[in-house]
Amino acid sequence: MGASEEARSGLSGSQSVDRALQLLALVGREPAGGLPLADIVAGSGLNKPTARRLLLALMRAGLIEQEPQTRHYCLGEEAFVLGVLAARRHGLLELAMESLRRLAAVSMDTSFLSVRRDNYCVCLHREEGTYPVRTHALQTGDQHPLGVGAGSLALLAVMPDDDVDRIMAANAPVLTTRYPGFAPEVIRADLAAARQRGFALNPGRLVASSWGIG
Amino acid sequence: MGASEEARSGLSGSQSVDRALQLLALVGREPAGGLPLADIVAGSGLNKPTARRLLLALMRAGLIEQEPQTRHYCLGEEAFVLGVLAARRHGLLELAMESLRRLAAVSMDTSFLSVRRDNYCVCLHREEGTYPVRTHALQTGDQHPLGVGAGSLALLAVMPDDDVDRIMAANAPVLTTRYPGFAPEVIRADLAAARQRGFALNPGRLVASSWGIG
DNA sequence: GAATAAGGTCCATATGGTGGACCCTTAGCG
DNA sequence: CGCTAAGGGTCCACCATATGGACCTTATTC
Repeated sequence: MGASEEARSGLSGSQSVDRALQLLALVGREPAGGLPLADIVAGSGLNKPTARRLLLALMRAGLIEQEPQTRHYCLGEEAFVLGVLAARRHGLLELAMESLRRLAAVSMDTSFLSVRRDNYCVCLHREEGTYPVRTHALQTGDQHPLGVGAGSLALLAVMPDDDVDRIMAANAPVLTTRYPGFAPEVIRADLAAARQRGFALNPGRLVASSWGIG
Repeated sequence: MGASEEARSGLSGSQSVDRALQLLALVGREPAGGLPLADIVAGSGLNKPTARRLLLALMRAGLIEQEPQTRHYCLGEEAFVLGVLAARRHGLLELAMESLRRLAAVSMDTSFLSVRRDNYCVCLHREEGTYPVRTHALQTGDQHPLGVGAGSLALLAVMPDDDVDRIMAANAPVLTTRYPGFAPEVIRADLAAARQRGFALNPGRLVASSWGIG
């Protein structure tokens, strides 16, 4: 396999499924607009026919849909239903909801529930505060690399050092490309500060992180 | 392929992915307890090593998790997250929520939001009513074949006849096996009645079906 | 209307997936 | 306490399946 520059340590045993699910995650990351085929090809490292075939399989299952107009690929209805089904087990949303609401009420500011997902931090829910000014735009479903944003930083802060190193290394390219203000050193400094203080602070805005499990 | 008794019309082009997603759906159907490997093997028609390999792939992606104690397979955290992400597009829950709440308030009874999923009907949400007696136990995530239950019946009623025929045929085995009270003829009669009346009624309980999209 | 680019498809090849047979671990029983 | 049974997990030779280069088709640009 000439095109694969990744030196996989242990072979998976079912490459195509892994790839398909990788595509699913890729599409999931993207905001609601959906992703054109070319971007998917670029983002996944696969080539066109392969990506397309896998996408077709995902579409057959309803996990992904293709916008007829733009031909963009986006998450399908089945993904939503599956999430609801999974929510029974992983009902952390319901669990965390209450403390989140309290938090929003006390602080009068908007509070967020975020979880780690791979090397990223996903906002699962936002509870609006009563304070009249609500500018910062972390919407439900938005994702940033771990360490970018206070909640995200807090998640990073409670992780073992080697994990932190691994994640930082993995995110380095993305950070330099899309988050010019968040050089690795900056995040490391923030991280140290957060650990010392016991909570994460982001100059410009404060976000309380509620880590449901912990 | 000797074991496959299903005469697939058009070949998919990516069998293994299809199978994996079939497994995902299978596990998703099941209530929170999870499914042992044997049941998955039986329910999918695959054989053990194949099923296991696909499950491993799904677990690698976090869509499925394996209960360490019981070794049962169940939906993973990633499935939940994916659902939240998909909710942005398919925010029918939010849309329908309001009318659902109104409905619950007016009727004082519990209202349900259900959607069709393949040949089944999934309850996505239940809005509790104020009426003191709340016995019937349709929980969020519960599934019944289309036609079983009022909401489910309503969904069936608005579908074209040939679709109805196809679904009834597909569900026939399950109906006879697990829903002795719901013979195909019974459902057909209920269906006719529902269409004539314009709404679906289930002797014993009344459930309003809110079909977000329609 | 030609040129460009993006989406989509075909098909020979060999890689990755398949499933029969086997082993290991845990639960039930004489 | 050792034996049997049942279920979960793994191995490996075979070949069916996924792969990706090349090609075609449809929208968009100038």
